[in-house]
Amino acid sequence: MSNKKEIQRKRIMKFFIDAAKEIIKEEGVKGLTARKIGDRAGHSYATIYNYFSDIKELLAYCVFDFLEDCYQYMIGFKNENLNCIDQIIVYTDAYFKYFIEKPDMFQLIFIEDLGNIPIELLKREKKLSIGVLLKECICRCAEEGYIEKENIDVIYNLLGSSIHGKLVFLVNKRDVKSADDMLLELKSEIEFLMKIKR
Amino acid sequence: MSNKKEIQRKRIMKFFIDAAKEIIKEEGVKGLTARKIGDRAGHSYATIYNYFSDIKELLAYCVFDFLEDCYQYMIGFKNENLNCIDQIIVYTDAYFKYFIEKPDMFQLIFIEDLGNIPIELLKREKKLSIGVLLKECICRCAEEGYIEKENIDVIYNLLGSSIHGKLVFLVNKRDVKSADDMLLELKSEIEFLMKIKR
DNA sequence: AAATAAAATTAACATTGTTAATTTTATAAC
DNA sequence: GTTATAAAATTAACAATGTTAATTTTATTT
Repeated sequence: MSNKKEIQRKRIMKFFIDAAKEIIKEEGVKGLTARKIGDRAGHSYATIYNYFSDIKELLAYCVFDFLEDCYQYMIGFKNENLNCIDQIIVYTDAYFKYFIEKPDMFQLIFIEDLGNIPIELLKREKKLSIGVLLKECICRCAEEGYIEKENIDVIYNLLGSSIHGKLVFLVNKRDVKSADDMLLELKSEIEFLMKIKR
Repeated sequence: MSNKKEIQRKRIMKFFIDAAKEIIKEEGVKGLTARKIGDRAGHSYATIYNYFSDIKELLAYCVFDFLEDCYQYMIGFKNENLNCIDQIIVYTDAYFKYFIEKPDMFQLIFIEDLGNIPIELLKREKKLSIGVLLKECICRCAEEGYIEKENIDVIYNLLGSSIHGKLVFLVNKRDVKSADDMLLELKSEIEFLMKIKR
């Protein structure tokens, strides 16, 4: 049965993916090698190439799993009692610190070369992604009169790009600013965008 | 004389740096290898290690040269006749397109691992850097009453981070948006920040 | 039970950055 | 100017990498 085969295939793929994820968690992306993955998965390293076109493709699967992890972590910071602006600050703070503590994860999720990621995966990922949480908040800010409805998108884009832009500079050591400095900047950017101090 | 020696030393370093820069321009960062650098510089590849601790250090020198190139390019877009907001848009557009056309350059300048870059270099670079051009404009916008003086910094930070954040997603193919889409976003972000449409 | 297809493994290859050993070149002493 | 010494450059070598080819093992079908 083609179905049975497919289940087996998926299972073995998962062995490799999980092995790779463990190694990445322990040694970072740069510590990952085909041979280590094979060892940890209990197979030969050459077997990997029966399931993935190359290591980049395997890495892409890891990335989507890790993004899912990050999303789950972020959901833990949802707090209905919070004012919408404070909720944005809490999310931003959590997200920023998440990657400051796991710079390798940032490297992997946003920077590492993954070859050609299938566009469907990207679109799927976008729906159940961290961006959604942020957008919810911003929409609430519009409903509660902090910002204009027509500006929801532009503010969302600004904030999202700004967070990742800062993380790039921090993670890749292209700026003298500290993580704390950047977090303060980010907070004042949010307050500025939400008109609080104007 | 130690001086004479130092001149010779600097000269040979430059041979290697220039060779590396040529290779990067032709084949991208990933095409760069110690052996190719040696060949092109007319020396053995092992000689590199008499002048640089490793390839990363050589790469760091290339990065600062390339940043200088980029700065010179940007200066070409300075136009005193332009309204300050339009000048910001022109700069942003030019900068964005520069890296869209040279994604490898973006990779190298902002992302590639350069080991421990001496902090003095970073600080020096910051002064004669692209950021200065942008900041000038934003200050002019404050003088001409488009924005509040007290918001200069926050707007500067937002814009700078946003540009680089978008470039990361584009260059590393983490978004389905096209470069043109992002440029439009960027333009409306600038107009938003400068209150034009409010 | 034998023949065939599929999957997994071992062995091999070409490249890589980096270091050790060796040779060449420059400098200093006489 | 010749010889001893220091410096610099080169060749040779190493260990590690991703990937592929050849071979062996396992599963499937006849």
